[in-house]
Amino acid sequence: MDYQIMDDSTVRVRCDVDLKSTFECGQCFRFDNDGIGYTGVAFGKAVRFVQGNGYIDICNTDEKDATGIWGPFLNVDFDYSRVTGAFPDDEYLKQAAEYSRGLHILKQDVLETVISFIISSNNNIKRIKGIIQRFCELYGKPVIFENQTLYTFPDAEDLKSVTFEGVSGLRAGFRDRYIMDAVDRIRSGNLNLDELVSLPTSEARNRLMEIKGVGLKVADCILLFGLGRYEVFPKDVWIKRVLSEIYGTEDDNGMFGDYGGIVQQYLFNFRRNGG
DNA sequence: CCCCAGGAGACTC
DNA sequence: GAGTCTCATGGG
Repeated sequence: MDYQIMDDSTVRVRCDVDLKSTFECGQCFRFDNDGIGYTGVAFGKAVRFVQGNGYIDICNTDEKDATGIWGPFLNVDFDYSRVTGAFPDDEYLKQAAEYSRGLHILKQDVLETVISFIISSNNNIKRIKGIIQRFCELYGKPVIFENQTLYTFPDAEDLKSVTFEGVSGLRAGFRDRYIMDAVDRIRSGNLNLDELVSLPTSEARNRLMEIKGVGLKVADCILLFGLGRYEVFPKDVWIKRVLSEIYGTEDDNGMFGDYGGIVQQYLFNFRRNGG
């Protein structure tokens, strides 16, 4: 992929990423539009992505992180044109894909997706963001970006200081004990997130579902957004509506193939925004 | 007052 | 194995 150094803290990458659809489609809860670009913290570093015509400017970074962290995070190398090409007669999917043009599946940190999607259960995106923000302020590390204090998502080391008293102050509701169960399993070694990378999808899913508060839907979101399993098709309330209203079925049953998860994001994004 | 939110667990049958 | 209830919080 084509990276170009613009100045001492900005690297430009040529790609078809659309930041708005990518960061406002409910896959990621830690990046917001600040009027200049989409700013947030991931992998312990603050960054701002600025939309260009056929490129993204990655700000507050260097060449090493741009190519090693942020390019992969934005999934700039993935060719999305082949995703919907296999379904030329699906008019609704064609509309959804057009509406979602430039929507990339982010390659997020696995621990962050585990905690975030536990919090997402029976919840709305606005409140999910607030709970995650408070979790990061409480247990993450401060990062200064343009005179603003942002916070990292807690890493494995930070999890050692997590207590139930702290978690129950996040206003997460009934999810507090689920968050705590995930933290306990991860820091005790009962669940090794690094190990999931090498497991087949069904086995990784089963391991994730041992966590209290992780059912099929949450596990599938972790698999898709954290572990890059693009064939996985998470079924939430919005997608169930699409399956029922458009396709006349309850179960996708793998009908969208190896990149079903990306199709799922197109459909979710389109339907949730009125399509 | 109601219903809903990127669901899951416990319980019943 | 399929229904039903409940769970805590905030927005519309």
